[in-house]
Formats: sequence, structure tokens, C-alpha cells
Amino acid sequence: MASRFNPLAADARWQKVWEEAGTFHASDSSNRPKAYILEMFPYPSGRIHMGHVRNYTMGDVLARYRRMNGMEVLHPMGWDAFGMPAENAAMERKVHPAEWTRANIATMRAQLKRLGFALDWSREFATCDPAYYGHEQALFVDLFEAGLVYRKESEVNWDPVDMTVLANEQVIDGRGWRSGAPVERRKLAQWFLKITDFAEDLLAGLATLDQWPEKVKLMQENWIGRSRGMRFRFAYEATEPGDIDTIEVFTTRPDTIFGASFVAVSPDHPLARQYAARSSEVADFIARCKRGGTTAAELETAEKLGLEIGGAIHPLDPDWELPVFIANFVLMDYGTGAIFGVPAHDQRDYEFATKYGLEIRRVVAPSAADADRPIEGEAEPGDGILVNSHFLDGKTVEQAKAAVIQRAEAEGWGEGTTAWRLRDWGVSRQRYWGTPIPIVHCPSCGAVPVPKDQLPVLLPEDVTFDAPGNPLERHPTWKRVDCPRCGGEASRETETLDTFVDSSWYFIRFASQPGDRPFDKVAAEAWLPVDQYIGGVEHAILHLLYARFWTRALQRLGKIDLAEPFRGLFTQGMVTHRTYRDEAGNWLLPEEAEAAREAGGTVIAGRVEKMSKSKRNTVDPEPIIDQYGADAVRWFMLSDSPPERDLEWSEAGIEGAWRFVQRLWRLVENIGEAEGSDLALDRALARAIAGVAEDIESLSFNKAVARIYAVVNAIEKAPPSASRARATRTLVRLVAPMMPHLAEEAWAAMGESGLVADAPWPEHDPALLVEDEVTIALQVNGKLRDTLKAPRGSPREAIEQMAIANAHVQRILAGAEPKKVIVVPDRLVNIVA
RNA sequence: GCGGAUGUGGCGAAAUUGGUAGACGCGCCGCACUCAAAAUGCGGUCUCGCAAGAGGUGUCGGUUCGAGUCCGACCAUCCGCACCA
Repeated sequence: MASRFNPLAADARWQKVWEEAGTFHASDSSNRPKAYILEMFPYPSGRIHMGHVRNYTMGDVLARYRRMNGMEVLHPMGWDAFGMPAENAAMERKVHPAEWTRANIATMRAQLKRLGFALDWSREFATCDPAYYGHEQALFVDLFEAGLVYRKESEVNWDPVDMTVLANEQVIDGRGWRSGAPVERRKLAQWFLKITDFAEDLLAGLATLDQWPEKVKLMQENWIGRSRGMRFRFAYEATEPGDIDTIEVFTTRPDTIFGASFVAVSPDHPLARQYAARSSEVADFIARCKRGGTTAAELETAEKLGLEIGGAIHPLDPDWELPVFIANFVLMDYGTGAIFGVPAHDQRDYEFATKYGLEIRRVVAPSAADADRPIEGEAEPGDGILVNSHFLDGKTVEQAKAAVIQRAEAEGWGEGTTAWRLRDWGVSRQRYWGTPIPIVHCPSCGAVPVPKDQLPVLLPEDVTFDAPGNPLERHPTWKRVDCPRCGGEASRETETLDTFVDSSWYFIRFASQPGDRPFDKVAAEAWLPVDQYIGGVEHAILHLLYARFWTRALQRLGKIDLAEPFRGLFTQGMVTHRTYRDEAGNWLLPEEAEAAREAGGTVIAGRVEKMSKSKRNTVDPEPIIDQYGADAVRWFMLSDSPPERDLEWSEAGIEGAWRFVQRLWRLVENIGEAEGSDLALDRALARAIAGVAEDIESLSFNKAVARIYAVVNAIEKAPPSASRARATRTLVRLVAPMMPHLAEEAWAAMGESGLVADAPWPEHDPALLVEDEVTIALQVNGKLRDTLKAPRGSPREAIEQMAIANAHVQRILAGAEPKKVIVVPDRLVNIVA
């Protein structure tokens, strides 16, 4: 009789059954069609948060659905285990990063298991396992030997008090987070990967990714930032013999060459350095430009600063001298590190020219008649006709670009070229908790990769965190090593790899994990590419671009025949929650807010924001699972909000999910076997089977949920019949990917054999999807006036006649003839009166 | 500053992709059951209006027989920006 579904007992029971049966073990040798479903692996920060629950629930529904459709599914899980938080914990709590990380992994693994995910745990690994990072070092050596790794100077955030490199995250309002000292940018020799070698391929490859969101492809396209333009040279008036006497600039607007009013070089430009060495004024100015952090946002919003250092000759007019500035808004990493400024047609140049009183000369106008119209308020970067530009006058912008490039190439002072916004990938980190870069610095041989038979280069465990800076640098003995090439005294590289390297090939290691090499080519290729990759949109650029690059690099090395690692990509929204503060403005945890309210205190409800520790608006999933069970939590995560959008966590929402779990259970318990068929219900069931399948395939879980509600409503309202009993039985399989524990419990209770996890997705008769009678909207002048019922496929004339005979239509027409009648078969009639 | 997105009832949203706006859920209101509560069930719920009807998808304008959907301008909010992961 009426009992309740008890998730506390059922969840654990079925999880054990799946585990013991190896239900979700992915077999390499299966001859079923393969599907590789992957969610971005978590950083083991401590405990699972709601974002993880949402992410892994989505992937799980798809994985279980694919299994029901007869596929061999690889759905693995692991840990992105290197990173800064472990070192912060070491400093704050005196716990070793490895110990902290391992403990977090144990906690989070147990938490994930309680959600009943269909994961193949036999393939689990953490990136901090030497067995993983050792192979990563081997791949790094391969890239090094293939010429894809090099060393160059690059700027880092430097804390002048702690004497340490800071991550962007550790710079708060321009100051070091611990010392509070104003941060400077400082040059450091660091390791880079030549991702720019692949810029063209990475850009072209986007076109093949038809199962990626357009917005992500667009963001990557803009990030790679291919732009056609011209490099050309200004003669620079050198002050001393042997000085730099040309400045090469890059521009995307060669057409505006006659609008130039200055030349500017980056503070890092060789010309700037030349002057800095001999002038304290220049050196001071450059130092001033170096204040603040390294982020693009900071660099580009900084006040524009310029220091005039000399003059340059315009290539098209030997009598025209332009002032040359060192300017903080010119980036050394883009183009040539030098620009010519056209204030009339570039906003940054306009602001600079306004500040320093430089000429603003119009060279593009809507028409020749506007040639003398002044530029007011802001630059005009748009299209038009060239004016005030000698041989270019009257040409369009495109024609003028071509003409200038042609002339420059003919005269030898410049050439058409392509510039990329994409910069090479700096992978050096001056930190402990990461993959040691497998390089030895030898005084006579230079940088020598560690031979593969000496890998992995293990992280030493006996390190201290009592001082800022890199513990590997401070370690008494670890650095000292013999050169692998000459045997002489040498020292290890003390930098570790960016954790983005770890996440650039973990999906290959999941597919194949031999002990003696990173992966087996044939085994990996059998699973890859990942059919559906799911994760946060915050990874839309960096992680996804690095993983695409790494895969292409391995392809170039012949390690794997694969250009694109992720065939399908889905970016999910965040889990949000309301924020609360007390009178003093302190953030309150949700439970604190509730307690304060009950105690009659003042609680100020703030905005709904992404769950974060700093705003204290997080909800720990584990007590929620304790209270409601895994299925209710999973159901809530899939309900209501479209998966790509943010989901607001609410108490009412989880309560609603819990009620639905119980409602389904009651329906199954009262299955009511009976005779007779119910065509309307048969149709509703067929629609649900087809619709839910379609919605899961397109990852529209909220729609699948709505359809399931609709069919449950229909079943509950239907009188007993064989159709109704069949619908109830079928429903269990429809909800199985979302509520696997309840589904197994119901499956067993209904006397079905085996596991519902192994059951096939239900079939339906497509003929039942077609209704015989349709409702046709009746509009007059586009406004709905009535609806008509008619047999499907009624001829236009019949529909038109019915429409005109309609009382509402007759009233509005008032005897007049309609001007026009538009009939959309089986949909609507619009009468234009 | 640059790049990307989002905006529809009290709330989360749906809308066959240019064709009946608000499916489905939450919340709320009323009723039933109950000594009572919880749970459950039934009915209602875009706004104004007794009704007929009128209005309504961030704002303003446009295209169209017809616009939430297409175009232009604007406003607001969110995400990313290369050392957070």
C-alpha cells in the first residue's frame, strides 16, 4: 500500500548494485557504437558544490540515455589536482599540499558517489599523481624536441615587499594580497609553447565544430584575432651613431596613412630601452608605465601616458616629421610593438592626441564634400571615402588599403601581412604544487630536457611554506643535478607547469592509460574525440583553446590522429543563490540569515549571485542529499532553467522536486493493471517518448522535465486501462536517466527483470504522433479572433470559407469583402479587412 | 577599454524558429479531506474591465497580412580578458 520512496535506503542499495555489477564500466573491446561523454573534471577544493552537481547531473543523464540506446559509453571522472589553493592551504593551515589535496579528493569522491553518477571509476586519476604528470613531462619533452617550446622574457606581477610573483587573482586593486604593496610588472625568463604556430589551424578548425555553441566559436575567433594589415617602417632620426634608425609599425588601417599625427612605441620597445639606458627621465617614465598588474583590463583602462623622444619621417613625404612617443597603451606583444597614431579614426589615438595636443586630421569621410568637417567628441572608425590623402582621394577604405600596400611593396618600405592577437602560451609558474618542468640548466649545454628514462621528475615532499616565493627554489638539494648531456654540474628548472597543461590532455588519458607511455594511439583513437563535453562557459576560451592546441601539437608529432578533441561542446550556466547581509553589512550564510530572521534580527536580502565563498551564499549539497535523496537533487538541477542559463537554488525548488519524486512513486505503486485501450493516452505517451528523447539529445533537460510532468498529469487523469498501465511502466524508463535510483526501485517493484540502467529506451509508434484534427487560429488583421477545428490537411478553400463564415469575422467585416486572405495550412487564417 | 551573452506573469520558464504569447513547474488564492497540522486531491491565477473588449514579451523606431522571434538605435544586467580553476 501507499508507502513513501525512501531514498536514504534505496540510493545506497542501487549504487552498490551498479558498482558490483560493473554496470558503468566502459569496455575498450565492445563492438557496440561508442560514446564518450565528459564533464570538465573538478579541482579538489574541499567539498562538492552545486555547480559540480549540476554539471555532472547533465552529463550523467546523457550518458545513461546513450547506454539505453545501445551504446558503449565512456563516462570517466578524475581530478584537476594541481593549483594554488593547495599552497595557500599549506601556508594558512600548515598542511602539506599533497595531503590537503588527497583528503579533498577522498571527500569529494564520496560525495559524488552519493549522487549515483554512471561513472567508470576504474579510470579515475588525479593530475598530481606522478603516473600522470610523469607522462605529461614526457609529452613536454616531445614538444621541446619538436621545437614547440622556447624560453623568452615576459612580464609577471611582482610584489616588491614579498619579493614574489603574484597571480592576477592575488593582485587586489593594484596591490599584493598579502603585503598590500603596490604591484609592479617585472620581466622574467619563462617557458612558452608555440601556440601561435597553430593560429591558422585553430581558427580554421572552428568551422568544423558544428556541435559547438556559436558564441564560443565566436569568442575563440576573436581571441585568436586574425587581422590583415601592413607592416611598414618609419625612418627614425637617430641621435648617436649606431642607434636604432627605423621604427617598424603594424596597422590594420594602412588607408589612413595620411592621417598620421604621431608614432608611438611600447615601453618595452628596443627604442625605449635605448633611451632608458642613457636618460633617467625616460627610465623613470618607463618605470611609471610598469606600475600596476599585467591584466589586459588593467593595461587598457590605465590613463594614457606618453613621453616624446624624437621624430620620424613619413614614408610618403620626406618633409613630414612626426613626433615619436613612448606610450603605455602600446603593447609589445601585438604587431611590432609600435604604431602610428591616426586620431581622427581611432579612439585610443584620439584620446592620446587630445591629451598631448596633437593634430587630428580627417582622412575618411562619408563623401568628398565632408572632407573639411572637423572630428568632434570621438574618433570616426567607420567606413567611407578617402579625403585629404593625395593619391588615395576618392577611393573606398578597401581600395585605399590595397593601394597603400601595393605602393609600399613596390617601393620597399612596407608589406601586407597578417597579425594575430593570439600570443604564445606562457606555461612557467614559480610555484611548488604543479608538474615540474623537466628541464636541466647546464652552464655548458644550456637548457637540456630530462631524458625520458629519468622521468618522472618527482616533486620533493620535504618543502616549506613558511616564506613567500617558490619552495622548489629554496629546497636545499633538489635543484642540484648532473647534466644529462655532459654529466657536469647543473641545476633543475624550478618552475612548474601551468595547470592548464594538465587539463589539456586528461581526456586522452581517460581513454587509454598504459603504464609506460602517456596513452596508446589506437586505444585513444577508438574513443576520441569526446562526443559531448560539458562545462562552464568560463572555460570558453583558455582551457578549450589550450586543449585544442595540445591535441593538434600531438597530431603533428604523430602521437594521435586527431585534430579536434571535442566534437560536441555544451556550456552550462552557474548555480546562483540569494545573498544576505546583516545590518553591519556582513555577509550571512543562508542558514545564518534564517536563524537571524527567526530571532527577530534584521536581514537584508541582496541580489541573486553566483554561489561563492566570499558572498557566503553557498548551499552545501551533502545535507540536501541527506534530506531529499540524490534523485530529488538531480531532478531539481534539471528542472526549470535551461541548462545554458543560470539556475537559482531555492528551498521551494528542492521541495517541489521532492514532492514529484514521491508523486511518481505513488503512480507506480498504483499502477492499476486493467483492460482496454485509451487512444488519447497512447498518443500522449508516444509524444512523451519522442519528445523526451529529442530534448535529451539536444540537452534541453528543462523541456524534457516539462514533458514528463505533462505525461504524468495525463496518466494520473486517465481512467484505468491497459494503456494506462503500459504508460506507467514506460514512464519509469523515461525518467531513468534523471532519477536512476527511483527508476531501479520501481523497475524491481513492477517485477521487471534486470536493471533499468540496462533496459533499452522505449519505442513508440510514429503514427501516434500525428493528430487527425487540428486547431486553426483565426485572425483578422493579425489579431486573434477565434479558433477553428478542422481535419488535418483540409484544403485551403474549405478553411477560407469556414473563416469568412465565422461570426467574429462577419461582425468585423460588416458586410465588406476582405482585401486579402492568408491561409497557412493546418495553422491559421489571417483575413485582411 | 576590448570581446561574448542575457532581458517574456509575483518567480523559473515555454513558444513547432515569422503564424493562437505564457506550455510545464514554483508561489499564491479558494475548496475538499483532517479534532488539528503535514501530506494529498479538485478548481483558479498576465494586466485593466461586470461584460463586450482593450492592452501586453527591457525602451524607442522600422520591415511584414502577421514580430517574443527579423533590422536599427538605446537602456540594464551578467560572463571572459592570457598567472583563479
